[in-house]
Amino acid sequence: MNPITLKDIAKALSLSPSTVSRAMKNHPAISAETRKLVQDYAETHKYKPNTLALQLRTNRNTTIGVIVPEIVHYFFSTVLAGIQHEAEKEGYNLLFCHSNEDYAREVRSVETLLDARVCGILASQSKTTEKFDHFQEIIDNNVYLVFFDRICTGINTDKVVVDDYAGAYTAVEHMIHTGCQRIAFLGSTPSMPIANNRRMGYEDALRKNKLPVDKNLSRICDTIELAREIVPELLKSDPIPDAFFCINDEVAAYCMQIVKSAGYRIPEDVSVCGFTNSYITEVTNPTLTTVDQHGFEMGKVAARLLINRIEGKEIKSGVVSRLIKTELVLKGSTRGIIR
Amino acid sequence: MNPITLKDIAKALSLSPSTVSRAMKNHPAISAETRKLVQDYAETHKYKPNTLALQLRTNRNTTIGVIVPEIVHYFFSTVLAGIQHEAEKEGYNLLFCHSNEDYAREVRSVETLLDARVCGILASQSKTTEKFDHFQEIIDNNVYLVFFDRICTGINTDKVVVDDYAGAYTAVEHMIHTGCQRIAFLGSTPSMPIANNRRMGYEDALRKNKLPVDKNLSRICDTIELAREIVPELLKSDPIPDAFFCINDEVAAYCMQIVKSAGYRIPEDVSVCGFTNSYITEVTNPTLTTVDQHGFEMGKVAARLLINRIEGKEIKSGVVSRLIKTELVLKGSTRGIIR
DNA sequence: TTTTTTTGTGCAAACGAATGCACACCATTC
DNA sequence: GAATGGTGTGCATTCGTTTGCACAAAAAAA
Repeated sequence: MNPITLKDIAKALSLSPSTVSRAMKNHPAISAETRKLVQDYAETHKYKPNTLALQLRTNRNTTIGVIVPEIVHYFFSTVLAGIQHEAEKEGYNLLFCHSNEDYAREVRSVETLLDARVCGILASQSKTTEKFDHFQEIIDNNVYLVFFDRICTGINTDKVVVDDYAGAYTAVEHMIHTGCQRIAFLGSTPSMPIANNRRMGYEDALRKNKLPVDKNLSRICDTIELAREIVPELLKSDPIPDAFFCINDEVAAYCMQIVKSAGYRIPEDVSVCGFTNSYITEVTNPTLTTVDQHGFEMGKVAARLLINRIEGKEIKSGVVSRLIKTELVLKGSTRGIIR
Repeated sequence: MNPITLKDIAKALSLSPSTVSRAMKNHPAISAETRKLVQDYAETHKYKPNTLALQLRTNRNTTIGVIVPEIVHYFFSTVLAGIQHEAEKEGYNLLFCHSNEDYAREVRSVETLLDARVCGILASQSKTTEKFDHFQEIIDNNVYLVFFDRICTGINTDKVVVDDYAGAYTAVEHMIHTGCQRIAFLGSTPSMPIANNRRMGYEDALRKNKLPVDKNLSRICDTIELAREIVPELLKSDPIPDAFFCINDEVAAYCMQIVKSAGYRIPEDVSVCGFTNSYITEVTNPTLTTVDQHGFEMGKVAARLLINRIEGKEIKSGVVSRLIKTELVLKGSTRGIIR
């Protein structure tokens, strides 16, 4: 009924558990004869070492906790795939938690992971999180913590982020070079560093190219619902914006729909640029120019960094920050270069 | 340094570990005085029971394993969210594995989960799986197994599936009622029950409405790459298909792009219907009529069923099958009802 | 033959927590 | 003053595995 143990093997072969244990691990002190006997028996009876007992004894385990704020989400699911890829390669398991952008669930997720005695945690903060005690508790429990993408500014620990500033700067500059003059920014809450960095990239690109920074064109608009409200409003201004730089592909795609149904042509009248490079960008009409965030790469790098910490291979004692390069992917919603 | 244990508390208060253990659990044999002493000490020193030790002793744990074939995928990530929701509610943790549509990785995932001694497994099969020994091994190890969506026909165990047949039937009948006569089916490998059931729904809808079942119109076309090849080919037939019923929203969206660039109008000349109801359906032009699979609901039901098995609340001894209702969601890529 | 070395195996403790049983102490009762 | 009962605590074992140490038996050296 229950899985077979070392003791069971020992009893069956009239040996001691210690001998069996050593035989299984090819310990040199065990005779070849005994070794074969034990290993054959283990094989035929499908012996599986009990990981729990092992972990208890060695006080080390190979489970990494992951907290994502959102899972039905192209970027985060891509990051998760990258984490899984790297973790599996290195023999680590993944305990998965989903905060659903909810502070209370994020706190509970941390408790869950600490209770499960994970050896490290990869986390991306929820939008509603404003207190950080739960993250501090991870560190107080001597569990390694690496933030990815939505880092927590209140906690000083390793992190992996996308180069949001450069991504935004490059995208906005591209739109300027193709003749756009009034570029709107549909952003997100400034408390999130990713949103703030993109806004700064956007503004700096305008300034560098001697265009005015109009605060009216810079809005918090990170959901479809907000887009339905804000985009038509911006289209009422005179002159209308000739470009929209959006915080994600979904908002950009909705924005395109609204702009088109208001009678403007894309990209001739209005350019639109998204952020992420998700599936969506290929099925809009026209296809959507976007900034690729390389989520899979980010997941791999974050997992790599955490595992290096766990295994003592990352010797740098201070905080390590890794930057993932972005890439402007030109598609049909922005114009070609104008010379 | 290391987390505090019962023994540590016992030593600090000059008590025995057993007394501390009982005091923590409000055992009646412990005096109120001692109880308070112990609990206060535990509180201030942030004592956390070691789950591993507990699991080892009781031989029960609360971790459920999940195997998904694909994670950067609207439907599966939605199911995962549903599973997570239900599991968290019931105090279970999720060990996450990703087979990436690869048989070898699926086998390894099963090994990983069995090694981790999970109390149950929720799995959806990879496209490339043709042997089922690894799934049988789960059952042989007395671990509960529930399949969801991509069930494994070779293994007789609990399952939760979408009503693919009815979903397809309803969608195809809708297209017929709105005047379509030559409806193409862009399906998937017939070894997958979900694909086969949809094909049967498609064919039965045609027959019921006295339309011919033309094998040339029924193709395996479940990726964007295949769509690029097969859709133009179908558009060369004479007369061209006046509708496409597609295995998923991505293929449907690509199909629309190709049909439009061939000069046909949607839905006036050609109707298109997808399957899933993902974000994509809202950003295509026109929006995409689709069949909602209710992934979140499926995840909840699957987790619920597994947990009931684990906790002995599902008393039915045979195989339990749950069917998730589908729902036709009419958007812009199919015509209105013609009377 | 005796001593030393080698070789193979077993004992016991440890990881952290839970629990049946024994036992010490005090208070009550006859 | 002895028997009884109740109350609070500790001992020892259990889960499955690993590992330092002791020890027995056989082989080699003296």
